[in-house]
Amino acid sequence: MNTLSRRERQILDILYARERATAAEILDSLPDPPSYSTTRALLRVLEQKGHVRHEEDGPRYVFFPRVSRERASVTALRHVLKTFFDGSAVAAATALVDGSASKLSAKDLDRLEALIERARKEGK
Amino acid sequence: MNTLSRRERQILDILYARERATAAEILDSLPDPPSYSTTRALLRVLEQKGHVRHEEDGPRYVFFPRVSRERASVTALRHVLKTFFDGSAVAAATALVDGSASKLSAKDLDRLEALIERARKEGK
DNA sequence: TCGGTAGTGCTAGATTTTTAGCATAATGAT
DNA sequence: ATCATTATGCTAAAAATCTAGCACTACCGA
Repeated sequence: MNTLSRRERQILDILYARERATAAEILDSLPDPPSYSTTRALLRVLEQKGHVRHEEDGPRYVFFPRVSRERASVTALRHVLKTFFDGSAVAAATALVDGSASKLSAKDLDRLEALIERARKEGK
Repeated sequence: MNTLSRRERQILDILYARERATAAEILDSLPDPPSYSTTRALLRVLEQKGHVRHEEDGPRYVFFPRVSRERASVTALRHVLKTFFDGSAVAAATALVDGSASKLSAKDLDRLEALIERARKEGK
């Protein structure tokens, strides 16, 4: 169940990034886009495999992941930690704070610091 | 070039996690492992596509990614940011610090705080 | 009401991926 | 020196993925 193909992965990522989307919207976001018909076929497969569900919005379907963004993000972060940072969350956080993966504002740093303070209190 | 298949992705992730590995070692780490022969065929494809290189270590080959772990980790983090955190590094860092993706020690928190201090100085 | 537009489902073929088998070369221990 | 072991390279077939086409239905504007 957990073994997604290339296109399936792409589509699921789009769904997580947008929370929910129609087939047409997904097609717009797909790199190297196939036909509309193909997009829907892929969605059908994803649905059948249990990764995706849909609701009806008038005449069309709106698709969204079965697993919450929250839970999926934890899995994704764990995987990145394991693959690139020897499992170390601090190393990953370091890359986020001063690495080239992002750019943090002063306000961002404040918020992060407050967060650390809180974690420290909870920890002891 | 950037479009990895399922197995290719698995193998590359193993190589990033271990830095370098022989075909046999990779096979050991592969989920739902295929035959040794298959593993080597996949490595040949990866090499031919330019994702992987090898050096000779006596009689055998040692494989490693062409793109540095450092650079690949930035790409991976950016992708996670974009997919699950609306591009916000702070949101991702939050998940790392107090989320269930990891567990930070007091010492970890100290280090992270020092880092933030430094980023703040550099920022202004 | 009628025709065009925008949806869906199903199916089948092309392409890519994944797989194992077999031939061959080097190594190392007895 | 020989033989088992452990590599590699190549090839072809099975399996999975990816793709588009076609038939059909619902809705909307003229």
